[in-house]
Amino acid sequence: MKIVESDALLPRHTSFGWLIAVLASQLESDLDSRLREIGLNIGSWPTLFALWEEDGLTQTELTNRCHTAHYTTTRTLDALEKQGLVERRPHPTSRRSHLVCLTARGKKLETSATAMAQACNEDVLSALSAKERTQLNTLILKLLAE
Amino acid sequence: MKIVESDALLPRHTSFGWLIAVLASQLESDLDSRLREIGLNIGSWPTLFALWEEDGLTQTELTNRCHTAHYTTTRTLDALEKQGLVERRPHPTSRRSHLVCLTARGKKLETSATAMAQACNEDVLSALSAKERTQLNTLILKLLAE
DNA sequence: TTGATAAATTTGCATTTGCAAATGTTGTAA
DNA sequence: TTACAACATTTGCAAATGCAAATTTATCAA
Repeated sequence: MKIVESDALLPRHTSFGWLIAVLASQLESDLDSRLREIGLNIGSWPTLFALWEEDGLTQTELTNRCHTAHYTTTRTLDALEKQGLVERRPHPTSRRSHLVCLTARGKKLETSATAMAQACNEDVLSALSAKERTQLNTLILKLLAE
Repeated sequence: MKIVESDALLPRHTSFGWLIAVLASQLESDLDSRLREIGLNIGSWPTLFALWEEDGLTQTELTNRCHTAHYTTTRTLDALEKQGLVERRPHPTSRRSHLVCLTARGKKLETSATAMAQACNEDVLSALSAKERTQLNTLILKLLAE
């Protein structure tokens, strides 16, 4: 026996996955359009982000940290190299992997790019109080912890 | 003057946008692989979801509810029509729009498909208590309310 | 050693996506 | 009534993405 019969509009707006998908796509397109102002785009963002965090990673390491496919990493790096933002250097101990390193120009972008990302986050989070933000972050981290 | 100098690994894992992106892509690929078991995929999911919620929508209405591009709607419907799950019927008052309607087969899929989506949500939310889930939902809805 | 298996990266090809323009339809102001 | 702008949808073509196979190098067991 169904308890709630009415309100056919409810389901989608209470589906957690749907809400997250909408939120994510908003954040993504917002950041993308900002990044384009400085010649970047959302595709290269995770890679650069990871490298600013730790330079000289291997491609597989980048693949893991960016949660993308290996061939995506290859192509993203091709593009970033063409833009002169990173370069592939030989790995000191293994000839089958590369070390991906930021160039001076690549390093220089960190400040403006991360400022943009923070602005995006700020924008979407502005609806919440400081306390609520902490709460939200804790909950999300819990979800991802598994 | 910088206060926090150390801990270079922090930024990405505390970037709200990044966390949401990771979470969203997890949920998406999880649901996609489940849907494929019944001949669907993540691409047609929002459209079907919207139609199960309210049948006989116009394509523009679908576009808005699914947060996609108009040409994506066109193509998704092409695919769904080919699968015999929806059909485009003439609009009663305007010859330039269509009414998109579920076929019997399309309607029949609702039960199994939404069960799959719920299972995905359940899986990822299993880390949280009932109280925490409500909290999280409230916060996310607040973000999307703007 | 050598041959087989696995790892790191790249590439060819097919599918999907996105942009911009095209098509057909409606509203509206002169 | 007739131009002209706005709408709803589709389509051609270029760029991005995904899969499966290829390439090169490393490991390991016989």
